[in-house]
Parts: sequence; structure tokens; C-alpha cells
Amino acid sequence: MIKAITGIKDILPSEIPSWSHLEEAIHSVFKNYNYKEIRTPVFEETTLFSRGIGEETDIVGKEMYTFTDRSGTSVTLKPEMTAAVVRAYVEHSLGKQQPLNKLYYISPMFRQERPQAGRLRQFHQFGGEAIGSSSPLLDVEMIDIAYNILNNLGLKDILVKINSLGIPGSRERYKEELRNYLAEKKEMLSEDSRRRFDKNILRIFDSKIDNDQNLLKDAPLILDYLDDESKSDFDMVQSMLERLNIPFEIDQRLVRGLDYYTKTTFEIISGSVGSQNALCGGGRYDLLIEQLGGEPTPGVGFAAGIERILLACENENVLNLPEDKIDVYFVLLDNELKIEAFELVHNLRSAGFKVDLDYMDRSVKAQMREANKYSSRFVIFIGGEEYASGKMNVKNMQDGNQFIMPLGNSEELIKWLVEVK
RNA sequence: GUGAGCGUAGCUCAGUUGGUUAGAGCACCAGGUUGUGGCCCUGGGGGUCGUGGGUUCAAUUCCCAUCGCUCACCCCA
Repeated sequence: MIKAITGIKDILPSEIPSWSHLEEAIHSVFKNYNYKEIRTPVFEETTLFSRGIGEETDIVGKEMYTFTDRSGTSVTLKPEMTAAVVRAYVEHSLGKQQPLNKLYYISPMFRQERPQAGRLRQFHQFGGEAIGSSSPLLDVEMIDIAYNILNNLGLKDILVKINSLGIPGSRERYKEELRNYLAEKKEMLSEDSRRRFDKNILRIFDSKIDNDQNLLKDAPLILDYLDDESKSDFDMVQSMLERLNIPFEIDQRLVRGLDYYTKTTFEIISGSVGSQNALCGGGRYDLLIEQLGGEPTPGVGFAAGIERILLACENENVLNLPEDKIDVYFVLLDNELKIEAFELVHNLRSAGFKVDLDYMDRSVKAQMREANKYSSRFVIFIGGEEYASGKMNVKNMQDGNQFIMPLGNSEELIKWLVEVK
């Protein structure tokens, strides 16, 4: 048996209602905030991601699905969306058409990691990008949108965490201080953290080892090293979140794993999904557009993981989706009658009603059970007697009442169905 | 890449301290009025017990390998 590749999953019909529900919420909320949808290809030239995300990041270093196409070009299945959106923004000069572009997407992403709860090799993200303004109100807008969507789904166990990484100059000064502070403790750090010390010292804050966290207790804090503008922007973000009644927590240990972030970063975590608990992550990337060959342009965005959000919804049991009922199920005595009734079935379907019938040559009882299984509101029964006398038997499946209607008059039936609907 | 756990019907799982035809619930199919659902009842189909090898008179059960899945680490959505 041929099976799906490790870490990728089919989304089966039984799961589609939750997906559709979430997707509709995403489209609806983004439209409220006046964002326009953008779709980019699933793969790009590899250099877009290595330059955009950062050569030293784990994503680029060990997680990308990269291969060489027949012309010898190295291409990569997109591991995240921001670089791709920025590429499209620059390539099509969207910034020349209007100063601010507010964009959103829903798209599959690919990262070759070991799968676990809430982590897949093909997974789906939705997210927003606002390119063209450095207003911290947009930082807030991003958090607002993400929080809004999660909140509307009914999720309770979520927490917004924010931080500011400052601009490169202030961040470098801070990293220097942190390095000085940890230098003498380096030998006591865990192996992973010693590696982080050399590679990306900020990531030591992510360590799950108690002793590492103890050693960090009196470490210098990044917010004390912010430049004036980052600081006042961050203050604005906080006060505005308060005014919007969005609960949040400042987490100075929140350092995101992509190189392009500047100033505000944020994350929304869930307490109900296991170890991979970030439902959403984002921040400002004021230098990325320039770095990818565009005019210097500020931007801010976020991405959220659909599978993780649905996992949280499932675990918190908050998605009560309406049953998918059909309107009419035709119960027809034999194959001849099915052929006779098929045009009527077609007419009802064309008129917008959900209609089905048996194609398996099954007994009347089995057809009725099928009608029940699909929660059909009505059954239209046509047997030999009815057909001979030009009638059909309409049964209301809720109360069991039956009555006779003339056969062969689609218009009258449709009119009646519209009335009772 | 590292570590741990698990692989028995479509699904969730029992079971065999090695021994004849491997079970349950749900799902599926057929019946319980000759042409009528939900509840209930009866019956039925479906598994080479992940795969390969070893030990043994005998393996689904023990051993080894392999593949797959799951969870965790790393990192991230």
C-alpha cells in the first residue's frame, strides 16, 4: 500500500467542516480590517528564503525542502510566507501603487522536521502582512486580528506575549551585555545553551533546562537597551492593547527564530495543545524589504498555524459546528422510477436544494436509513402506485407526517420547498 | 539529528504466561410487513495479529532486524 509521506496528512471529509469554519472566520475578520488576500506559488528560488529568513536560522539550515529542477535551479517549498509576500510586493511594485499594502493569506508551508503533536512537514498557516508603514498601531492591529480570530472561535486558554527586539544597533549592544554576563557562567550551561551562546545567544532564553533559567535570573534585560524610538513604539503598543482590552504579558525572553524581526515581536500561545504551543507568531521587519532588493520600507506581520489552532479547538471542545443536513432524499422503488425521477432531482438541485438518492439498488428500508443518516428534512417517495396515478408521497422526517403532491411539476414543488424552508 | 513508547478488523481497543476455527464496541451490509427512517433485535462480511528472519514439534504471543506511527528534545506555526 502506498502511504502518504512522513509528516504530511490528508484532510478527510470528516475534518473539512472545522477547516471551512476557520477559513471563513479568517476571510471575514481580515476583510473587516480591510486586508486583501494574496496567493503566491508553493515554491520559490531557494535564495529568497536563505537571504530573507537568514542563513543561520534552523529553518534555512536544516528544515527546508530544497531540490534542483531540471534546469539546474535550486528551488524550495516555502517554509514561511513573509519572504514570499515581500518578493511579490517588490516584484510587482505594489508599493508604487499605494503607500500601504495590507495583505493576508492562507497557504500550505513545508518544513522537514520530525513530526510531533502540532507539528507537520506540510502544515497550513494564515497570516497578515502590512507593508509600508512603521506605525505601531499596525503592530497592534496584527495582534488584534489574530486575537480576534482565536477569540471568536471560542478558545479560552490563550495568552498574548509581546516583546521588543529593538533595532540592530541596540540589539547588538544588548547581546554584547548578555554575552559578558554569561561568559563566566558558560561552563555551567547545558550543552544546547553553550551552542546557542556562540550561534544565537538570545535563544538561550528559550531553554527548557531549569539550571539554564536559574543562571539567567539576573541577566540584563533587552527592554533596558532599547533605542528611543523602539521604546516609545513599544509603549504605544502596550497602552493601545490595554485600551482595546486585549490581555497580554511582556515576555523579555520572547526571541523569535527568524532573523528579520525588529522592534515589536509577539506570540500567542495555547495551554491546551501540548509542547508546540505557539498558535501564532509575528513581529515587525523594517529591514527585510530592502534586504530583498526593494526600496527601504517598513513592514509588520504574523503567521498562525491552522492545525495547531484546530487542535486547540478540539481539545477545548469549542467548535460546535451545525449538522450538514440535506433538504430532500428521494426514495424510489426501482431503477425505472429512478430514471423517471432523475430530471426532478436535477431541477431541485438547480434550484439550490440539497438533494440525493440511492445509486446502490438498495431496499426501501435501506434508502430510508440513508435519508436519516443524511438528516434529510424531507423524503419524497415514489412507488408504482404513486407513479401510475401521477403522484408522489412527501414525508416530513421531523414529525413523520406524509402527504400527496402531484408528480412532474417541479415548479410547484420548488415553490413549496421555498415556503417551508 | 537525538531519545522514549507503540504497531491485533474501516475506527477505538481486548486477548494469547507459545498450542486446534483471534474477540468486543462502533461503523458497514442484509433482515425483523408485501413499499417507509431514528430506538431495539437477529444474522452477515471483513484481520496472512506492521514486515522479514531466528528459536521451537508449534509463534500473533519469545528474540533480532526493519519499516511505520506517536510523544518529547532541538526548533518553530
